Amino acid sequence: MITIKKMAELLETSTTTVSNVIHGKTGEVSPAMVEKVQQLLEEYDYVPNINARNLAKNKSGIIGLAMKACRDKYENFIKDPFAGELTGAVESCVRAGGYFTMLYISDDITEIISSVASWNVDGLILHGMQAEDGLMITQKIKKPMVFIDCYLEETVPQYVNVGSEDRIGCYKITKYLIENGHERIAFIADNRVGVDFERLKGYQDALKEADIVFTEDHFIMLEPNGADLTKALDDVYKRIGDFTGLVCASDYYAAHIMNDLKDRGVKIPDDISIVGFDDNVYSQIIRPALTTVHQDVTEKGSLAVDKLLQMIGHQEIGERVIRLPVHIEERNSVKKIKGTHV
Amino acid sequence: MITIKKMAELLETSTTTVSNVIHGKTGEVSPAMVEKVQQLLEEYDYVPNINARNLAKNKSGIIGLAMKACRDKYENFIKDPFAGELTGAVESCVRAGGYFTMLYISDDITEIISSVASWNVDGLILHGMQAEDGLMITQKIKKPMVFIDCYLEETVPQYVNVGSEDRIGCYKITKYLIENGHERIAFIADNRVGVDFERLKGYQDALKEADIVFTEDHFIMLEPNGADLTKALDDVYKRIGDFTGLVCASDYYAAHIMNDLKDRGVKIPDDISIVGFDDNVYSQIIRPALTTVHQDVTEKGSLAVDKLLQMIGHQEIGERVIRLPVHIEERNSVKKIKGTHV
DNA sequence: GTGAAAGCGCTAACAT
DNA sequence: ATGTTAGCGCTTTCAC
Repeated sequence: MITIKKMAELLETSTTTVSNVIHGKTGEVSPAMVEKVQQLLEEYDYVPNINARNLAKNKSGIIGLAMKACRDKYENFIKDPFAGELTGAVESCVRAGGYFTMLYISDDITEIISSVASWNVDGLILHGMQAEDGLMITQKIKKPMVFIDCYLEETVPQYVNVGSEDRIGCYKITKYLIENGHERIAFIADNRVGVDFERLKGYQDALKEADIVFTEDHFIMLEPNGADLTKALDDVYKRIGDFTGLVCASDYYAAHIMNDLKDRGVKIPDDISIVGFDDNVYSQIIRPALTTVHQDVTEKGSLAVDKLLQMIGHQEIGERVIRLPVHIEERNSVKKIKGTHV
Repeated sequence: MITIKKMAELLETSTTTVSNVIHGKTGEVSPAMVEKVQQLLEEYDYVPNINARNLAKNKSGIIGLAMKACRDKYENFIKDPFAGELTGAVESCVRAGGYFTMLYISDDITEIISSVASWNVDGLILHGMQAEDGLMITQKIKKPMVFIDCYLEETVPQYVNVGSEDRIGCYKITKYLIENGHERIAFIADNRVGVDFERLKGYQDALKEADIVFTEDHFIMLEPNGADLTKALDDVYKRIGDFTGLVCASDYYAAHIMNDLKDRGVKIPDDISIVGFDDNVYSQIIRPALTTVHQDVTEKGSLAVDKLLQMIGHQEIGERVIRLPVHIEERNSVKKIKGTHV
């Protein structure tokens, strides 16, 4: 692995000169020298030592992709199609911007913080952060960072976030159910914070608009233990009582619930209608194909990185909190109940 | 961001002393000094500059995860559940080993090579490499590396690989079809190299064993353009003629084909039986649930990293080429044809 | 147009 | 037990 210094020696010139031609500042160097240096570069396959470069320039060239994830939830977090797609989109965009992606996946925010600090990352994409996490990391790390899918405007100073119209999306799809004649509609999620909480609110908005009163037993809280959904699914089956529609906070749950119900002999959408949120592989592959709220994850990742790169370059970033539009992807999991006004 | 030097000044001592207590070499330092240094460490939230450390030690602490992927294939490579799960497993194992994961996803091997060289990574996990890629990267990069799911024993010197029993798996599942009375069985894939080629061979092994002659029209080559499978699916439908069984090289294709056929009114498994390979979300979510060959992707990633870490530590690594065992996951996509000897 | 030299933050061999 | 010093490879200022 040849170094600038070595090449300078070989050519009996200075490191500055070699460095100059490496950086294309050929205006400062005589053509003859340029020629000689370039030959050496070729011959020895020169590759800069990024570590040394970064040390000298006090930057790192690294964009950290930090995801707080309890390994429990889906066994191996990134297995989740959302995380996978997001990771791919981020990496691709980061690379296009001339940076590199370092992955920090952990359920321990302090571990993420110290790793990120050590590497002196130039910027951060953050996912899965709760209020305390967001607060702590912005206090400790003074670097540009953009959150994805968070709702921390009231907690985090200088907050920049790229998310989706979660509330509106869930409002729309609930309204869609209502317009199709449904009145007894349950909402299913495994938590009541962040994105899922917004989706819950959207669902409630639609109910209220239709003068349907929401009571706590409309909300079915899933409590999966690890990757094992069996108990949770059992629970759903017991609780869906005489609902005619199910709004699931994610396609993941919608698909599993649908399969489970089908296995128990429930006809979908004849016996019960189901809708999801995300429009990922789950909703696409399941049958009947799931009517769901479409969000563009790749776009989300790209946009987040774009914004981050702008912040790093001290450019204007426009809107600090973005909610990407979503739309209903109408498929076959909703029954049109007779006698409606639609 | 405080540095060792600064702290040494503040304490009117040497960098060596500070460095020593940072590294827990308290035997070399007086208790009083240890105490004082540790207070400073706390007070100023000292975090080492990894760049500087790496430069001095001529290492990087980075494990590169390099995946050669044409963005075309699934639109955004890592969206593929295999890639996502592998990434998660690798990251987790790398972190546990005290290293960090840097992602290099590109369809251009030379880009991967120069990035990896620049960063002076301590080791590499490689996926999706063809013969020329493997040869080129081992020539240029003199670092420990382990391949995943490659078949390059004849090309790459010092080859270390973690894969699955692709051939045996496909042999087993084809045999399973045969034992269930199938004789006219097609094989479907989108290429004829590497993993899929081995799976094809396994399929052929089973045919031969049953004295069924394989001819070229048993092999249905899929040619998806981008994420759009429509044409390819059309093609499959036209070509499945009077086959009674379909061996797909992946669950991904099996699931899409199954849905497509169902949409066209074909009954599965009554009209035609389908099996896949991977046992991922596709086979689990589809109905009828897909009988497939199970492989453990998380195990694959972990094992690869373990081996890599051993190589970095100059330990004995045992087998250089590993084929993880696979087994048939029997579900409901295969019809037992009457009159068989099973 | 070219070169000398300081410095980025840390490590480690070598004094004292 | 503590301090000095010479790098690691590159950038950059400033002088020639």
